[in-house]
Amino acid sequence: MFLKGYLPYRLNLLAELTSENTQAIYRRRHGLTRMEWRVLVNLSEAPTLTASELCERVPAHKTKVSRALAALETRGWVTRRSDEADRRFAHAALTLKGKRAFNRIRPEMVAATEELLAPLSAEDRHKIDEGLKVLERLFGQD
Amino acid sequence: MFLKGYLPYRLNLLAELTSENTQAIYRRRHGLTRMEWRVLVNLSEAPTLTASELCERVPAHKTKVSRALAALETRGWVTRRSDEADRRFAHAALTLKGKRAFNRIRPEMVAATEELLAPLSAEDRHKIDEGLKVLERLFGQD
DNA sequence: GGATATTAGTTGAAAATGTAACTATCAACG
DNA sequence: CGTTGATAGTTACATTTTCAACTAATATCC
Repeated sequence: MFLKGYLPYRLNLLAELTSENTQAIYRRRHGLTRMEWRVLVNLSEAPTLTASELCERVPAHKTKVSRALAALETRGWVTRRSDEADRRFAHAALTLKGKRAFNRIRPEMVAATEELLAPLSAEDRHKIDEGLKVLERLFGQD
Repeated sequence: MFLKGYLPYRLNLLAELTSENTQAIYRRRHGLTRMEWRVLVNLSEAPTLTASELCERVPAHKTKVSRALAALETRGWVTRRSDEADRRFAHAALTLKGKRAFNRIRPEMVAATEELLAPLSAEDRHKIDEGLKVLERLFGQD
């Protein structure tokens, strides 16, 4: 079997399976796309971010970030202020409403993941972490 | 930082990063979608498969498999023959052209992945494998 | 200073995906 | 038989994603 040992396939499959549970939360329950959710998380971790910074951090193509920001702005969870010195930049930040929303959604996401991983021993979790860390180092994501 | 330690995010990000190289091969170079590529691989590993069997093996929803099969058939890489005994089933198989195509693409994919993983020691690779195996067991994918 | 090139971000059209409804075939039970 | 229900697969429509072109602002270099 070719695929079973093929790293990109294994990672993609596991990513999809893992996301099944959590997707239901941000999608169906809170009406967010994955990109909106990721942008929301990243904005929760910095006072303000430009679209370009978000592209790096999410990471994602600028069109996806642009549309996610527009959607979050429409929803009133994000505001954007164009930079005084260089008006090409727009600094996005969560509104109070956005912060509150994130604080509602985040624990649900954590709980769903915890439930998923519940059957695993500490040793198993450590193995997962070690494996992923190797890959993260490879991609300079650590 | 919430995301950095969050498993679904870590997996998705690594899957995306890993796929960047290989995607360029089946997409740009050979004009296949990811689903068409996956269906192609699975068909290369069995004489014939029905759409339902492919749904399980890929794994993917039946609409995606249906469309991937239709595209591969149009391209002349796949033929379908409806089952004599139960005409609801259609057995898909690679044509000679399809097999040749797969035999061209596969080594390119393997090479791209090898290149990606080249910097890693045997020990690192083992760690990755161990971690992924834990998750695969969790999802019953082993 | 003014033409040219870069950069940040948005928009529009085409491709891909997800969801649900649909067709066609077979099974089960009266 | 014939009605009802299940199953295999396709099609239709709405949403997302992708790719390329675009606008607006700044930087560069003569």
